[in-house]
Amino acid sequence: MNRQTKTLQRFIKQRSKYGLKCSDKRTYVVDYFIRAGRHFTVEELYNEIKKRKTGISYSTVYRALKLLTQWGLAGESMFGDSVSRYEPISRSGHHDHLVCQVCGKIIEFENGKIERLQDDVAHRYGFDVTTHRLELYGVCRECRKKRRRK
Amino acid sequence: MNRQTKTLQRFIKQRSKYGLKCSDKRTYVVDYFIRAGRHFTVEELYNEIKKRKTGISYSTVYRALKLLTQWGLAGESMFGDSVSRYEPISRSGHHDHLVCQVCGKIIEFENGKIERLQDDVAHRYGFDVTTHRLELYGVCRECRKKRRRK
DNA sequence: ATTAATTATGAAAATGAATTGCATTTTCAT
DNA sequence: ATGAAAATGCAATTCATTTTCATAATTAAT
Repeated sequence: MNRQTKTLQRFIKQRSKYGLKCSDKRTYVVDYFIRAGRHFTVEELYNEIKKRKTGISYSTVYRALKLLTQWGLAGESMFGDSVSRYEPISRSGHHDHLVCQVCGKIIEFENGKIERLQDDVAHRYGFDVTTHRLELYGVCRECRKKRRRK
Repeated sequence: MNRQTKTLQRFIKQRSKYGLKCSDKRTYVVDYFIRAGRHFTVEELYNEIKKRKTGISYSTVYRALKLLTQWGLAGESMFGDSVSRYEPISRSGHHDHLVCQVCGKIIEFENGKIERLQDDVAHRYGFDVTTHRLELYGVCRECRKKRRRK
């Protein structure tokens, strides 16, 4: 069973736990989002779905993503442009982001060493860290190549 | 000469470089902001200034902070609540933030080791890093103490 | 299958912060 | 003092997010 399916199952569990009903539309949105397994703004997801299935409104997409976020099945981040981006969370662990400033590509990574150093720093200042956010902005390999050609 | 004064001087230099005029009001805002040496939302700074000096509008405060940001004399960050916060930048180096989720206190720190590890990770993915953002969210010592008392 | 109770939906309106337009005022080099 | 350029205040806009509300769909119970 792959990651996506697991997340879908968790969604169904949460759903019954919270006593929600799940319409075809919400199911479609959640399914599409989780299977895609990447980042979306509400608008991006809405537009992609609109191409394939009509009659799903912006509100429905918005609400689906919000619900998933509340239930810990989606992560919400803002990469400096005041637009929220959502991603399905299939693994238990936290991860950080590499963002290409040219093409907008987003890569996830995890690094235990960095996390340990973060805790060290925090404790030095008397903080207990509950969560963190780390984003590295730069230019990806492909965009560097394209640039050189110009 | 302390840090604040240096930043003020840089402000004056930039100002003449860009051929701007500086009204009493903008001077007051910039001066207040730089001397305070901490984070403000536009609204917070506006409200603080309003107490001391009447007749300075929100727009003026907003534009002053924007200008400083453009000139590299202020840093702009959003700590997860979709409100921009500005801070005077007096040192050359980049720094990261510790944010207390209880009282909102913001502490700055720098850590070369973490930055080096970040570069390592980025290169592993073929990225050239131009900048980054690291925020640690948690509870500060004071807030932990207060909690225990309850 | 019908019903009743609850939840989901779409479209429009409301919100909230950031930003801009414009008429007026202030600055500053001359 | 003067005039060109910049700054100001206020209102109006923008833009993503969030909520409202009347209607439709879903689910559990009969």
